[in-house]
Amino acid sequence: MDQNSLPPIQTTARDDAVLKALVGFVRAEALQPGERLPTERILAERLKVSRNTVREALTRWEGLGLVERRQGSGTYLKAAVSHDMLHMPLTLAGGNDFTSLMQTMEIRRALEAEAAALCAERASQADIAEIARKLDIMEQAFRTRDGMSSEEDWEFHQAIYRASGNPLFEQIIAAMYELFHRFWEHPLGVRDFGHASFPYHRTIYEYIAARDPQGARAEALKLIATVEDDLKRGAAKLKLSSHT
Amino acid sequence: MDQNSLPPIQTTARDDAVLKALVGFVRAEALQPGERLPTERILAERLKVSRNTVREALTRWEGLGLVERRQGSGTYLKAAVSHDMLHMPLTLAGGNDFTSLMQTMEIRRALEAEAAALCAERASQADIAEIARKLDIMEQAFRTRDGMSSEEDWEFHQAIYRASGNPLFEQIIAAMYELFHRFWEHPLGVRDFGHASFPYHRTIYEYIAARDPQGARAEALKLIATVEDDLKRGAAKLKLSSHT
DNA sequence: GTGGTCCAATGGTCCAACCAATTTCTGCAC
DNA sequence: GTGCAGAAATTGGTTGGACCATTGGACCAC
Repeated sequence: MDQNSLPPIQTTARDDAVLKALVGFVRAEALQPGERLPTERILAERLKVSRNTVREALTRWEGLGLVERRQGSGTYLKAAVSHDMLHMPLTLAGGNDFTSLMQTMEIRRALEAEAAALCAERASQADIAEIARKLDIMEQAFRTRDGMSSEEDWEFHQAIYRASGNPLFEQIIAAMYELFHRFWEHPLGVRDFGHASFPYHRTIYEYIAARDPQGARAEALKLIATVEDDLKRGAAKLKLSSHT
Repeated sequence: MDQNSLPPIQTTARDDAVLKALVGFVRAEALQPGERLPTERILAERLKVSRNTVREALTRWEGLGLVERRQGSGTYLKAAVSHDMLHMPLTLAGGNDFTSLMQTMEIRRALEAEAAALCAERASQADIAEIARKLDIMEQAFRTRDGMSSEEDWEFHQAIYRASGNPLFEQIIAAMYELFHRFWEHPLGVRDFGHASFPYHRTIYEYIAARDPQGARAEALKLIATVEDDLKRGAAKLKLSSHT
């Protein structure tokens, strides 16, 4: 039913038509985020267009954060898609200096607090169990690797965003997370980064499990505050060392 | 952090490299928005990459609204580019259904609360005076036009975002505001929309003037809550009327 | 099991054309 | 010279085919 709904549109806007057809396919197959969609070669054959056209279309979606491509593996859905989506690409100038990093942290503080509160209101028992699982993994990684647990830390937060029932939280924060990483790829010696925020992960979880939105919001604010403090200390140290 | 101690090796990042080179070109030539940049064929030749790769890179920029392509004419710069830009593509599922509207409102709730709190911390006396001025204008418009003060209302909020010292708040919320308007231009019979939120504008201002971040945050949350309630009532009414 | 090697699948890149829209130039009529 | 229609060049859009790099599973020796 999916491929047959491909009309003989032959004019321009080929790749746009490809995306429309893909939306139909995702809907028909009820694909969930994380699942793999057909290979580029299959799509090209089924839609009767060149593989390059398929690639251009997928490049658009990739740029919008809707899919993720993994060479040798496939193309995976990253978010829910529908026929009436609104794309709002925000491009903000300046990104590598400390000021803009702090500005993004303030945005994250706002979203993190609200996501935690919504999560406390709405999370299902399964959601809470999943968060608890991520928390355990993170705490174990923290102990065995002496504080190096950023990957597990991130997954814990993602679980909260997902349980908030609002996919926008994960989308927005994920975009900022990328910037965050870009900034921190330069070594700069804040080795104990994240140590201070560690205990708040469990307290946030406890407030969520206790269905206390206000408490969860307050704990999330405290957590981000510790991260911001770490960043400020790191920046100060960096400035100091660069003076020598 | 942990990943940074590992080799973030990346053998293939061609199109990304193309974009970097393009940023350098735009900088070197001091290209302004509206000007045309080199042909795809020329770029491919100069950068020693395939034209396909150039196209993928340009497709990315086009998706981000940085560039506009006109077949037969050329590719034109649409916005200023710099080497450190933060791309935050947001895609909001559906604009016409109630669910996605509520999701954007939750994002706004998060940002509004944080902006109010930051504003209470940082606003200068001039900022506060400006907010007070917008508040007066809004209240007067509200009284003389019997609640139709959405434009003045919006300007009041914008003044707060600006005084927060973080331009991201205004940019993000402004983008959402545009979507909001585009899809809700149909009045949908919530005529007294915004009535309930009216008194909170002054209380928010008072907390800001009193330098009370917590209070300002709480009042902002209340304000958005009333707006959400209005929306829910409106949606319920709409659903009811569509049943007849 | 463990650790390799091999191999098929898949995204990434390249090439050399051709198509379609646009712009520019040419040449003729006046 | 002017004006304008049509040809020609330019430029983004599409095609098909080829090869490379990475991934992940199958298979095998130990």
